[in-house]
Parts: sequence; structure tokens; C-alpha cells
Amino acid sequence: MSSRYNHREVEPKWRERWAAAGVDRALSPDEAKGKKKAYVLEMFPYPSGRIHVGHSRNYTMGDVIARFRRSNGYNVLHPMGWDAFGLPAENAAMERGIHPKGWTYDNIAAMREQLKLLGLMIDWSRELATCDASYYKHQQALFLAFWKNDLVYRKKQKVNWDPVDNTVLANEQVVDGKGWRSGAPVETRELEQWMFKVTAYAEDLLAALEKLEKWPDKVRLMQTNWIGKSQGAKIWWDIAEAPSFLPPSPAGEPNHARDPVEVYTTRPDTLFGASFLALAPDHPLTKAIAEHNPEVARFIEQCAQLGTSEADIEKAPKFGVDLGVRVRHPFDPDWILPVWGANFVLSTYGTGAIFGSPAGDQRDLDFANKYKLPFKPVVLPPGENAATYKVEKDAFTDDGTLYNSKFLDGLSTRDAIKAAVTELVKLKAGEATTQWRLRDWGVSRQRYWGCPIPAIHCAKCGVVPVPEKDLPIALPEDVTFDKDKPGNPLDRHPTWKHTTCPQCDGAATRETDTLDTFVDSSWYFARFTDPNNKGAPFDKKLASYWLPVDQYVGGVEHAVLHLLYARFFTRAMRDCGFLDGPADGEPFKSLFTQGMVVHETYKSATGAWLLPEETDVKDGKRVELKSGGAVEVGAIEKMSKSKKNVVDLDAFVTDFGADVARWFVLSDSPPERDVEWTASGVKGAWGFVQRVWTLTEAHGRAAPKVEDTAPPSANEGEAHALRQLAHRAIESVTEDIEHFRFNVAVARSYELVNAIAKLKGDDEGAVFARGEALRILAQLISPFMPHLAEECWEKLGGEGFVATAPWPVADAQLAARNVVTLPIQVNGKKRAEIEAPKGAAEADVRELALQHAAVKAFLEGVTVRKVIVVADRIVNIVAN
RNA sequence: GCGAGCGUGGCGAAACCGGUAGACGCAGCGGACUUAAAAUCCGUUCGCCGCAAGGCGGUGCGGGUUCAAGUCCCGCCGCUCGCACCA
Repeated sequence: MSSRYNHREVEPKWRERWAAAGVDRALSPDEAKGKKKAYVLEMFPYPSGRIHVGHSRNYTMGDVIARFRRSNGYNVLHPMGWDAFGLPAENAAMERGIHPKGWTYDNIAAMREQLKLLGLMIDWSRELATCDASYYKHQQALFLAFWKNDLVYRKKQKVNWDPVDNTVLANEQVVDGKGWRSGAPVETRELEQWMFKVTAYAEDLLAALEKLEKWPDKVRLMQTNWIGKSQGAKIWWDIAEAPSFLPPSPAGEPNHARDPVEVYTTRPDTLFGASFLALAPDHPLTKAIAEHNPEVARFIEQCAQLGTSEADIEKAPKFGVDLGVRVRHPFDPDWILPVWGANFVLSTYGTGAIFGSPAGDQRDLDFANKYKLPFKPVVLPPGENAATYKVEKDAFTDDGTLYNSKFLDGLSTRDAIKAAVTELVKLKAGEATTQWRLRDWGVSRQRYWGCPIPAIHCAKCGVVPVPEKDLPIALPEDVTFDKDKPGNPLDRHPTWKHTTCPQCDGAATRETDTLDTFVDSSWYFARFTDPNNKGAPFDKKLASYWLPVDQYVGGVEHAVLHLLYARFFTRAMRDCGFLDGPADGEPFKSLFTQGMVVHETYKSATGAWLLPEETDVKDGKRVELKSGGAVEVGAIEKMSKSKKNVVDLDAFVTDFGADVARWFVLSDSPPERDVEWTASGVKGAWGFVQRVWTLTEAHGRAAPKVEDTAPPSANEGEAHALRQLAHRAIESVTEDIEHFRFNVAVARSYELVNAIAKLKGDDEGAVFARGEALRILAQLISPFMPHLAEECWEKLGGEGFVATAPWPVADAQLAARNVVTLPIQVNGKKRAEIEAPKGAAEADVRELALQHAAVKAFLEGVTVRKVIVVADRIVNIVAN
């Protein structure tokens, strides 16, 4: 009689045995002589509290790859750590009076235990947390090195300011232009901020994308667009008229009343369609006028309330104000245009000033229509007539032929751009220029729970770096988070910031800004190569051995910022002498962006979110367990704590086991797409686990070894068919894992199990074929369900761990398909099937197809015009 | 608003480089076993017409290219992600 598979005993047993045998450990380069290395990494988690099954997908995918590589003889590095600085810890501190440090470390302890339950093959000896001084000490050293190498500077930047809470707001803390806690309208303030010179590498960050062949095209495209290299022109517009209040200044000094306004455009060809100039609200000229013109001042104020989020600014209705300045058209001194301030002009791109050419740009058109500014079209779309073509509500932004444009008339868009630039250069009114959308990275945060910036402000010496011997600059722990004492706790700490200047020994203050948490995650993958190094961020040799990360797995939401910053950091670390490799500066050789786990959301009668386990289905309706009241079933959304649509990992593993969770999140949906967590899916995975175990146990004897010769009866009839299928499964699953088609690998495993169950009989051949297939099955599922696979492996008399056994190799002869089924189409519609030997000659196949009775019926009365034979695939007969 | 992606049965999906649409799983239906249920096993399941053989239609919508389109091109619709201080 077969016993039920008991995951509660089996799973912890194997985890203990793996740990005792050190299966999870990465070998040192010396120990691993002769082995290839594989560095597999999942984006490390923020320790937000507890792990739910949604998180597990990302780590399971990485684990499948890590285990697969281990089985294929690689020296595998698969580490885990914590992205432990950040806002939620401070929010928890404010809301619940807990210290961010205690909250964070408690969460880490809980989540570590949960992750261990999953049976991930992780080298826990390399665990790190970015909030440890032992980690951020080295980050401060990197900051100082970047500073020394001219990759760090200070600059004024706009921030969202909450005037009630007296604090800087993150974009996500601005809701409808108001602070999320105070509800006060947001103001924009300028603060002196620390910047990383990412743009120093703009050209290389762009060019190198082409070589990242194992990154998804969509991510490369998003990065390309983000970097946004564009060719265009700067144009200088002479001022014809300016308000008299703009103060005059001596020659040679900047003067808003006299200096031309510089504009950047990618479309100088549309200059004759210019209707106005528009400046950003924080353009120097706009600001200078606002000092004397209340209407312009109000305009700036209104813009400030939009916050700093580009999405919010661009979604807002367009508005502007006439600045009272008039400029001359570069191609016609008598043509005078108005200068406006406009909310849709971004100060962070180009020169913060544009010329509006309404017929050729939708935003310019909307603006011109709103303020009744006259304009005319200058680009004629292909196929349109100049006499009748009109632009009213829809701008034409594509290429066409120039008209209404004097010397540019008749030229194509492309030629006209060149001609216009040539003319601008001749008139000394402009020049060709390359523009980037990419900006330098502002890393200052006015927050407590982050890495302190190692700088000192001295009244005499200015801003001075902290000497390296004084690192780490550690966060003080005695801080308060009272709601009524707002601002940065570091800044208001009574003693922490007071120090002496390392240069003049005079009284000085520490920098109280901390680093953006994106900095923490920009180099952690390098630290993992040598996580316990006390004297340096990491050893050069170890980093060169392990880097780049061979397989990086994470959410597509990081497609731009995190990945770009990490690419910048690797280059910067290399150029500052920390890294020898990878020479191309690319940290991640292969990238996979996985989909999320989504789940239905539930709301009680009172409108409160409910956990799935707080509800049940009764008579086809979902009800609240506690009250019996009706539950409103909401949208299927990404599992998140706030909507409570989460399934906690501990409880699930207790009920069903880690293997069921792992199998489920990889089944059904392709890894890059979202997967919905459902009870029926769990049931399916559970049933599969039981079935594999039942079949293995029922077999009741050791499986043949790889080197054993099959008895002749195993190569006949059904036994032979099972052997073929098993060896084809090896080929397929191996390919599927290589290409991240985990859901297909799962389907192949089902097919194999179905075939094993189907083969009856206890003769020598059947026993051999079944034993062999079960052994192969245990190996093929071992990266997905490692605990079950070990138990089966042991039952089948396998030596050692299945986790360290060499990956099975398909017998090419058994896996080969000698006969193929070819569909025969007549005029593209399938009419028959024929069987033909693989690689059969085209003429033979053609003949077979034409002679087929069913085909002949369709060819009666028509002439065969053409017969297309695609070898081993299809035959299509064209006839009429 | 801008940039990117996705859309296939009742449901999750598969389909390699343009070559049999629906593998595999879930759910359903029919049956076997059983006092009964659960579990298990066997069969069946895209729609329409047909006793059947078979035929016709079908991959969000509308066009196009091709001997052949889920796959390529153009235009829509819907959803998801990112937009620089969430991580």
C-alpha cells in the first residue's frame, strides 16, 4: 500500500541535509579549478515585513537556473541580501513609534526564515543588508572615490516641499498636488543637492546596449529612449523688446534684457511656422520677470503646485502667461514673436526654452489654440494639396515637404533640417548640437534611514570630504520621529552633525543628507562576490572572477532606473580602480524580467480589505468567515500588503509544502507574464506532487543506472515508446530551462508522468523503461521541486543528492524522430496528412501528397499551379 | 501627456525562423470502481452545420502583404509597466 507523501517531514529533512553537506556554498576560484562559474542573482528584496507567495516567484525562477547550472557542473554563486534602507521604515517609525532599525532587522529575521522554507539553494554565508555599517562603510568609500574622480558635484535641484510638515516629499507622497499626510498644497523648493555625473557615460551607456544580446529588447529600447540622444539645433533669438523693469547691466555681464534666448529644437525645418517662444516656469528669464510682474509670479506658483513629477506636469492642462518679452525671428529681423511662460516646458530638458511651431507639434498646437496665437502650417503631408491643407486640432508631426518657408520650400523634412542649420550657422544665430534626455543623478535625500553622505561643511574650507580613515560615518541611533517635530531627524539631532573640519580643524558640520537607496542597490551584486571584506568594497580578483552576473532576474518595473544606475556604477567603479572586470562595464550579462503574481481582491460589507483566508465560498458566493456577510470581489491585482490580497508563505508551506508553491508559480503562465494565484491551480500542483510520489513508490525498486544497458524487451512496443518520450523530455526540458520557458517544462513533465502511469506490466522491459523514466523525471523536476525530487531519487536508489547529480543527457537515437507527419494543404487549407521519413526527398513528398485520395478530390477540375514543400513541415498545393 | 509591452477555448496557456491553432493543466460532461462519498482510472470538450464521412468559421477590432499570418506591416480598442525622491 502506498503512503501519502508527507511534505512536513520530507522538506525540512532535505534542507538540513543540503545545509550539512554545504550544497548551497559557492566555491572559491581555487576550489573550483576546471569548473565554469555561474553567478545567478534575483533582485534583492526590500524587507517590508513578511513574504507572501507573490514574492516567491522571482526567487524560485532564479533558483531553478542556479540548480540547473549546478547540475550542469558549474560553480554557482546564488546569494541573497536585503535592500534595507528606505522610506517605509521611517513611515513605520512615525506611525507606530518603532525605531527604523529595529523594524528593519525584525523584518529581515522573519523574511530570512520564510525564504529558507522555500528550499532555495542560496549561499547564506554571503548574506548582506545595505543598512549595516559594514556595508555602507564601503559605499561611503566609493562615494569619496567618485568625488575624487570628478563624478560627484553639487547643484541646485527642485524638490517637492510640504509647507506644513516642513519636509521634502517623494513623488509618491504627493497626491493631487497635496502632501499625503498634511494635505497642504505642495510647493517647489530648490535645494543644493549631491549629484552623480551619469551623463559622463551617456555615449557608452547607449552604445553598449547593442551588445547586451541577452537582455529583453523591450528593456534595451526603454533604456535607449531614456538616454534619449537626439540631434538638433540650438537657436539664439535676439530680444527686440523687454519690460523696462529688467535691470540693465554693464557689457560683458549676463543680462536678461539683452542676451538672446537660447532654444533647443530637433525640428529647425519648421522655423517658418514659429508662432511663439515658450519658457519653463523656472527659466532664469521667467524668474527675473516674476520679481516685478505679479501675474508671472502667480504663474510660477501655480506650476510649483504641480510638483516635480514629469508625468503630473505633462498630464496637467496646458497653461501659460505672456512674459511681455518680444524676440526677432532669426531668418527675418522684422518678424517679432511673443515670449510666453508655459507649464509644459521642462526646465530639465534642453535649454528649458522652446519655439512653438503649432502645426508640427501637438502641445504647441493646443497651446496656440488656447491663447489664440496665430500660426501657419509649413510641412505638407505626403499626398496633401498646399491650397487646401489645413491644421486645426491635429498637428502633423511626421516627415513631409516644406512650404510657406521661403528658402526651404520644396525640401523634404530631412533636407530642410540641414539647410536650416546651415543658414543659422551662417547668420551666427544657431548651431547643430547633440542633446541628451539623460540627466545626472541627484542622490541627496533629506531622510534619516539611509547611508550618510561622507562630507563636512566648513565655513572656511567649504565642502570637504571625510577622510577615509574616519569611515564609516555611522547613523546615530538616538533619534526621534515625532510627527510634531518634522524634518530630517539627522539634521535636528543635538550633537551628531557637529564635528571639526579635517582640513583646518575649525568647527564644522556634517552633511545631513543621506544617499538615495538606488545607490545601495547599484553595487550590491559586486559586494556579494566578497561580502565579508573589511578593508575594501570587494577584492578585485574575486570580483573579476564572478562578474558579470550571468543571470539577473527581476521585475520589469526596474527596466530603466535601477538597471541604468547599476550600469553607471560598474563603469565608475572600474574607472576609479575598484574593478578590473567586466571590462565593458556591464554588470548583468543576461537579464530576465518576470511577471508578477496577482490575486483577486476582497472587500467586506464595511469596505475594509479582507485577506483571502478571511473569506470562503458558500453556495457559489464569497462570504466573510467572521460575519457571514457578503464579500465584494474586486479586481485581480498584484499581491500587495495594502490590498490584503496576499497568501502568506508560512501557512501555505505548512499546508501544501514549498514544492507546491514553487511548482505552482512556474506552471501555467509564461514567466514573463503575470500569473494568477488560484485555489484550483494549487490543487493541480498538489495533485502532481502526489502523483509523482505514488508512481515512484509503486515502482518499488532501484532505477537502472545511466550506464546500464537496456534489455532488448525495453526497446520494443510500449516500453520503447516510454523510453523515447523520456529522452525527448530531457531534450525539451533542458532547452526550456535554458530559455526561461518554465511553464513549457512543466507541461513536458506532465506528459512524462502521464506516459509513465500508462505503461502497465512488470516484465523486464517495462521495469527498465519505467525505472529509467522515473529517474529522469526526478532529475528533470529537481530544479523546480527539489525536496520531492530528492525523496524520489533516494527511493530509486540514486547516489548522493539529485541536486548534485549530473544533469541527464538524452540518448540521441531514442530522442530522434524518424517519421514526421506532414499536413497537406490545398490553397492554404489543410486537407490531409501523410507520414514520411524525416528528411525525405522533396520530389517523393510531392508525389505522395498529390497521390493522396483526399487531396485528389480537391484537385479535380482545377490546375495545379505550384507545389510548395517545406522539408519535414508542410506541403501546400496551389491550384485553381 | 510621453515611452515600452501585452491581448489565443469556460479559465491559465502551447504553437521554434511565416508552415496542422488550441500541446499541457484547471474546470465541465459521460463512464468504471464503490453501499455511498472522496480518491483513482478511462473517454470527451473552440463554435456552427451534419446520422456520419466531412464541411464552414475562428487567435481584441478593421485593413494589408504572402502559396501560407496568432506570428510581418498600417490604423483603432482595451489592459499593464516606467516617467528621474516608492522599492
